[in-house]
Amino acid sequence: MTSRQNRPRDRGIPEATVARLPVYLRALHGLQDRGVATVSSEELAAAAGVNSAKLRKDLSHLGSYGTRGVGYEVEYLVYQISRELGLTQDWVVAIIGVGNLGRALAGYGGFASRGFRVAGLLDADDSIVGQEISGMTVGHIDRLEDIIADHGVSIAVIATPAAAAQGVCDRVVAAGVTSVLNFAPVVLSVPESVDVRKVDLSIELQILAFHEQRKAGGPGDYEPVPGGEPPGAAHYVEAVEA
Amino acid sequence: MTSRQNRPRDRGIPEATVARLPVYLRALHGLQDRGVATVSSEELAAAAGVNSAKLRKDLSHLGSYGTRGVGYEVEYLVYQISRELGLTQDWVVAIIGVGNLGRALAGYGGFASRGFRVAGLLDADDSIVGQEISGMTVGHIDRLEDIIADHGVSIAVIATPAAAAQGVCDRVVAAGVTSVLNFAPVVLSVPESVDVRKVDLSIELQILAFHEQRKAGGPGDYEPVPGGEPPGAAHYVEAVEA
DNA sequence: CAGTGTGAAACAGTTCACAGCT
DNA sequence: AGCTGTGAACTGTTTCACACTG
Repeated sequence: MTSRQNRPRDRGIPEATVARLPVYLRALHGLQDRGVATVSSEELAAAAGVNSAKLRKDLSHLGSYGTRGVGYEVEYLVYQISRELGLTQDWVVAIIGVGNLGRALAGYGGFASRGFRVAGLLDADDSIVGQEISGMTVGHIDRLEDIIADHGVSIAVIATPAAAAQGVCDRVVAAGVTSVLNFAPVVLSVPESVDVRKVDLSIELQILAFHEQRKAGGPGDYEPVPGGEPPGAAHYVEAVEA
Repeated sequence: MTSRQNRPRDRGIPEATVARLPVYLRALHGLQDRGVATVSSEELAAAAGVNSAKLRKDLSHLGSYGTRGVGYEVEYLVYQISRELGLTQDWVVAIIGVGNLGRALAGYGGFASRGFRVAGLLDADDSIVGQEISGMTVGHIDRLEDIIADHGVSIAVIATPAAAAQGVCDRVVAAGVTSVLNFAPVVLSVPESVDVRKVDLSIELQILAFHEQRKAGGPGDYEPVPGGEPPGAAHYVEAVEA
């Protein structure tokens, strides 16, 4: 059931569209930096790596922000997409788990530039607590509930080892967090009201491996996988310079 | 009706199914570690965070590997999924860009345990080249083509700053790599024969923000966006650090 | 029986192609 | 003339529900 609301524009934006809006936004920022004022669906689509029909359909879910015969005004579209995504307000984030990955996240410029403010870096390891990372001091995980309450954290980023993730998740949810970005390779269980998105490095690699395997074997009738043959030796690719 | 008992003739496993197989595989490994020998679709689905109908349909694309009235033999299913994904062979990976993220990837245990062997860590920065990371010495990006050829790298992981990513991508593709996992926040262009998957941290956060925003403003509520909309004032920076 | 495997229905997302606006 | 916006056709995915089997 989608909660229908009475808004000027129909507010049921398809999930697939939502997932692409950030990509469009980035492409638009690129155009903005190059001083481009107006862009056609064809051009923007190319910059975003989709086809133009899809782009137009996606944008049409936000409203009619283009001009027929002309295209879209870059600045205006940036604003509309930002607003739709909720990026015109700041979101407060806590990063839990300050290993290699947590560090990478803490230093990731893409957060701050999109209105995500990191309110705390937390870890359970005493040798990490107190360290200065990207201008922030790592706090002890004991302070999790305080940090969430004091700073109004609404999004938690979990970058702990797998074994710790569910426990941390339960705590952040109990403390009022309603969105979780999970980097730990586990399926988190949460109440229905909480959104979880997961990023799993090894899953992405496995999906690539599947397709890679398929390429290696030709269009024959037989099983593509021989059994123990190491890949790589016989690879060639058509030239790709540009 | 299927032509034979096992292994459907049907070459095409749906993409959505492929994307879930690694999740099932992980759940199965968990069961294996706990000594579970047999599992029903209901139980496995719960462990993987999907519903049982979807799981059964997914598995049915690989063949009839279950026993009616009983369930699936864990070990056998692990093997079948691994084989389908191409994990019964080793894949050689190179990681390009050894900033925070590259370091996290280099140390990520999930790679080695799934048959992904990291053949090289490469960076352009002389202060990073030569460093020892997770038991490997960081090589200079100049050696990219050598490493790819010598080790038979078929998957490249790009963890460079955005500005460097396309150039690196062109080089790995020219050197014979046919699968790329891209962490840089850019749309890479590659020949059709090359697979690219991208992981974008800030996009995931933006998707969460969208849903978060929707929760916050209840039905009939107005959004907390102020009227002032000076589109020129927004100053977004596209810099990503690595 | 209990639980898989699967047609068929329902739903979601993409692509087509063109009407209609500037 | 050119390009957006969108119904309609199409393709892919999920869910349902039950026949079938060990």
